[in-house]
Amino acid sequence: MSPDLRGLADLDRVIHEPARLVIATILSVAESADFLFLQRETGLTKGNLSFHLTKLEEAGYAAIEKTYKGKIPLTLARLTPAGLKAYKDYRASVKTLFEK
Amino acid sequence: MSPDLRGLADLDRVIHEPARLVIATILSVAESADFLFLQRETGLTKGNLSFHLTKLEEAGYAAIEKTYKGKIPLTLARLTPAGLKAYKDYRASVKTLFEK
DNA sequence: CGAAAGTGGTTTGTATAACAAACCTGTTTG
DNA sequence: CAAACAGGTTTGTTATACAAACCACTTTCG
Repeated sequence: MSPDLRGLADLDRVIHEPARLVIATILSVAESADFLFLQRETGLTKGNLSFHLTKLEEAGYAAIEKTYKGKIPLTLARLTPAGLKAYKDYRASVKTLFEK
Repeated sequence: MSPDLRGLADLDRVIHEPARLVIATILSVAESADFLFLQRETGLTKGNLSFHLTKLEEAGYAAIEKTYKGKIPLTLARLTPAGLKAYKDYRASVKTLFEK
């Protein structure tokens, strides 16, 4: 029937998690986004957003830059090339699965 | 920017799990499939396949019919109307998310 | 000036989850 | 009779998300 649905089930769990999927989707479009913007867009609590950004960073998928806007902390997140690739691969996998 | 990514992150976790997503995809096409066929297609162990089918059944998304082919047990699974709807809704949600 | 609220987190506790592996019953086949 | 197959259930481990509490610093408001 199908080449291998087995392989397709093998989705990247880092991206697969809905919270991170939304974050990755935003970052794939937005280039760079600050912490509060992400929090408002995703509806996540600070703790969870922080947690998921750390996960993305640990996976090498996101770069977190902590700067200051004047004296207020400003945290910027963006996808790394690896992160963008992982995101695109994920989308391609899902697309393939849905073509069945 | 977007209407509400918050809502989109709200994917149906029952369907979202990759193992069940693959099962649901197969069932959405195949009408009905027996246990061993599903096991071979998904690459899951018996225990896990059983577990996920039970989850789908508990959610009201799958109907499990235990019959006999002669004297050999034959377990058939198919999606319920609610299951097909949930699957289609899931696909629509993902599609919407990916259109950003 | 003092309190509140905003920024950007870390830590902790809890509940859920998947998954592998072991175990089980019954049946057919060699 | 032994082995293998069909179709599971149960158990134990590990990872996970998520909420909520806590913390430090800064700006703003009354």
